[in-house]
Amino acid sequence: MQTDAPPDVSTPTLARTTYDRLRADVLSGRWQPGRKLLMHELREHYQVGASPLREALNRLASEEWVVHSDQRGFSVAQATQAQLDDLVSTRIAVESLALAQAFENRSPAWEEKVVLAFHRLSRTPRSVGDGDYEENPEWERLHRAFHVALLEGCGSPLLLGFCEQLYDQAYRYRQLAARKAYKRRNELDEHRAIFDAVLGGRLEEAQRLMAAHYRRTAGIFFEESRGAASPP
Amino acid sequence: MQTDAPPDVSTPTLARTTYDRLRADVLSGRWQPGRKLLMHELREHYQVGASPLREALNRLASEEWVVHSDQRGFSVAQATQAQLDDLVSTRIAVESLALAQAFENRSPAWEEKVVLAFHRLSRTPRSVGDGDYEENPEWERLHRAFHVALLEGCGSPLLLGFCEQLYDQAYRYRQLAARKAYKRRNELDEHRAIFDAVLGGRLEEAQRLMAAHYRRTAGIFFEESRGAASPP
DNA sequence: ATACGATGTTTTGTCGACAAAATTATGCAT
DNA sequence: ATGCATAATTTTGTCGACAAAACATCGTAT
Repeated sequence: MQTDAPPDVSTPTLARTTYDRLRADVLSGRWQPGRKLLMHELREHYQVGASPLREALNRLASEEWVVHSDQRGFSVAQATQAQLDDLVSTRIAVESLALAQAFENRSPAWEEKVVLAFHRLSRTPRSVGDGDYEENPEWERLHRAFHVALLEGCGSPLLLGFCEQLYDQAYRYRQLAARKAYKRRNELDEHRAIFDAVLGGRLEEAQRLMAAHYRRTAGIFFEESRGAASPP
Repeated sequence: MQTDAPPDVSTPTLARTTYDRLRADVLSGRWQPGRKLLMHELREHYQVGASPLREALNRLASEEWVVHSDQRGFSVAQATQAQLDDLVSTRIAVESLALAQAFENRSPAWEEKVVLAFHRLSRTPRSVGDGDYEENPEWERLHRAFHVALLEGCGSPLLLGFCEQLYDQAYRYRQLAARKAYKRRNELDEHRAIFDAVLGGRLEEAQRLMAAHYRRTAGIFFEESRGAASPP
């Protein structure tokens, strides 16, 4: 692992910040699936020229967050039930694989990362307010970090990259459903159960719990998405 | 499956064609790993303005064919032995998974696609010339199609997408090694063996053969890459 | 000689303007 | 009214120019 030279963190390029903001807005559902993304609209909203926007959109397009049609511009990728079904089962299959490899490569360093990630997650509230659900960015960060920590033990950057792609896609569906899902489940207990199984070295149980964890999220989206599909 | 309306195939946008060409040149090793990509150099080479180039490069960057550093431009992604090792083992794991799912979903339609893809591949010469090796684009196309046909039976667009990413990365390493690899192996026999195992319904044998197929390619690259790593 | 800082050159990132394509609106014939 | 060709408008894609940052060069002081 080689540490990068500090490349002037003070001046992130406009294209990069626009990419980050646009990506966050697509993942959080601020730009709805299927919605057309007009250039002048985006330029106005993000207060930025056409060139950085185009670069950002092209990156998002190749990551399939937005879809691009020649001479016809960009629009937000659709979110269909079929895609979600595929996402859930692929995620279960691929992450089970990664977890199995992590078990094979089991090391104290990995276990300690997992312990730490779980500890931090468990001390952070799911929602920021007391009343209705309001996303807590810190929780989101730590939640992602926990799942990544579990899987990074697999030792394969490529496989881990796939898992992260899958996580981010799932995150989007979670955001699109959101709201109603809050308070219906006790996510901390689910995470603790997975955590215990992993630390206890019980692979199959951990895989089973993870699968259930993912399927539950999908079920919630399913309830919400009655007629939410956008027409062509 | 819905057929797209014909969206003016006559006028592919400049950004797209530049993307295609640049991608092909990176995958084929025409732009060497680690090489810095100067804008004016590329502009001159591809006879195109800065904007389409930038869009193409951004797409390639998010697909990790090139790497981008803010204010410091683009360069071709490195190709290291460690990455290749990861690639091979991940590919074996993920494609074994996909193949297993394809066996579960086994259908006559899938089998027919596989038969057809193998037939076409078997009738096409590996090299175009008679003497030294010279890439045959048709063979490359059909070779990719054969591998995709095997795996698309898994029924998961996401998983198949991962497999294609892995295939394309492997293709790049193959191109970087190339030349010497020709005539040393009889690839048609390897493909036929896999084909027979798949059609015969012998999953584990098919997986084993695929794994060997991939490992052999990696071994060849290894031989070639003595001291080929580019310094920072 | 070597390290450091100032100066000049190259390279990148961004903007605004223009041309080509697509989309919408309009008018005309049936 | 309805369908179709045509015109007006919007929207996208591309280019050239400019400013800022990184990089190379040279001179100076220790």
